[in-house]
Amino acid sequence: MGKMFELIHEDKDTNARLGRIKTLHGDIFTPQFLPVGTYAAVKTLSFQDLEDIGAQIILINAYHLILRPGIEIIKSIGGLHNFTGWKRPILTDSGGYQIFSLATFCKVTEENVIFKSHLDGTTYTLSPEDIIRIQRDLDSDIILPLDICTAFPCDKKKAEVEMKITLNWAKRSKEEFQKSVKDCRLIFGIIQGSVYHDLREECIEGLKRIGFSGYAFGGLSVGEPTDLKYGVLKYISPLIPKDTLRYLLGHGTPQQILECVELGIDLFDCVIPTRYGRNGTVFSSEGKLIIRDSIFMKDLRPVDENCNCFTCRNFSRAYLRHLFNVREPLAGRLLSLHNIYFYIQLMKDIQNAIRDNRFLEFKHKFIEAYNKRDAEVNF
RNA sequence: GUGGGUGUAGCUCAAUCGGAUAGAGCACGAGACUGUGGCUCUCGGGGUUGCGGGUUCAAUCCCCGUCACCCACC
Repeated sequence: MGKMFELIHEDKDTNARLGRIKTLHGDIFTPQFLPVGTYAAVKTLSFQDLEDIGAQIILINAYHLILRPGIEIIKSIGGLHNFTGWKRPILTDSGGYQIFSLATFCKVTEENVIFKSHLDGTTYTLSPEDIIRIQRDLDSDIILPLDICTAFPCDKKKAEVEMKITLNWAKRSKEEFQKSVKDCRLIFGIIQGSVYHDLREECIEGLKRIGFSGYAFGGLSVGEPTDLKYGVLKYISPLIPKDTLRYLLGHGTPQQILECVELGIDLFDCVIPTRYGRNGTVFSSEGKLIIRDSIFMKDLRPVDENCNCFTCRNFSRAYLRHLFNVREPLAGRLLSLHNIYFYIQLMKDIQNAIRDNRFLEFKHKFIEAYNKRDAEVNF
């Protein structure tokens, strides 16, 4: 098996880089954004929509599929690609985050994690090895090991204990991966350690000794102040080998993505475009719009004059506002469609800018235009 | 025409024996949402208590008149 991540180009002014991931289900150009499809579905969108938009990979959540319909069913069908019809790569989240945030009961030992379903209270006992096999059975292209998502705030002692369990689980996950998962799949390590730089560094060193195709930054945006978050990111990003992937879990806004690409981060997933879409907030090149706001009542312009998505080509702000306010399901769909398109287009633009060594210029222009509306409103 | 009933926020309704700045839900307005409950939360603007008198220290509440609507009976 050849190398699955290829670094194509590094920006001359920043740490931003252009790369390509090769998988059984096609290539992924980075920096890239993963729409989130919790229940093997990106809410309100079809896979045809996602292909048309140009999404290259989606995230699907193991935790939710363990609960419903159950892994055995998907395994017997032949995995998620067979089950869903989505032909492109899939990254599965291990469920670590959900077990600790959604489960009504959760007990962690060195050996495994015991939790109760947030849906019906059923008790599950899963080891890190189980979680790897589950993702293999799901036919995942990129696998994440079980980890402990450390809450904020967290004292250093506890953060260290949780980081060390995560590290131990990573080692066992890699061993299970080598034993039972076919080639041509990737597994990432997950970095914990809260806001403590030395713990983060210790975690990374441990993960590097185990060896992964990529390193995911976990336990961020869990309530910590933004300066602490960027402090961690700036500190740890250079510690990740250049020939491996850097993945920021659960981020972010368009501005955050630009800031993080500049630090050398390659992959992002986030519920923001779809959740905001369903809740009536849309992104545009001139900033965020809350579509239900009364100023759009008679506004016949599209959400974004510069956008070529299906929604912007066919619908006005006035009509979208109406659909949202009367709770037509179509509203959530059209707004989600636009938001995902906006994010995917942003990633394409970022890739092109890096290729041409003009990432900084692109970033500054984008941010300036993006903040324009806020500046006008505040004035 | 007679008798009875009801009038409080845009809507549906609260408000103890007559007691302090007349409340709530929905609607409306403005925000929030970061490895997803199409969930939810936060904040805000809103009132001459139909109108006019009276009693009282004090009236959404009691009394009189009047208007509107509803019901029943001629």
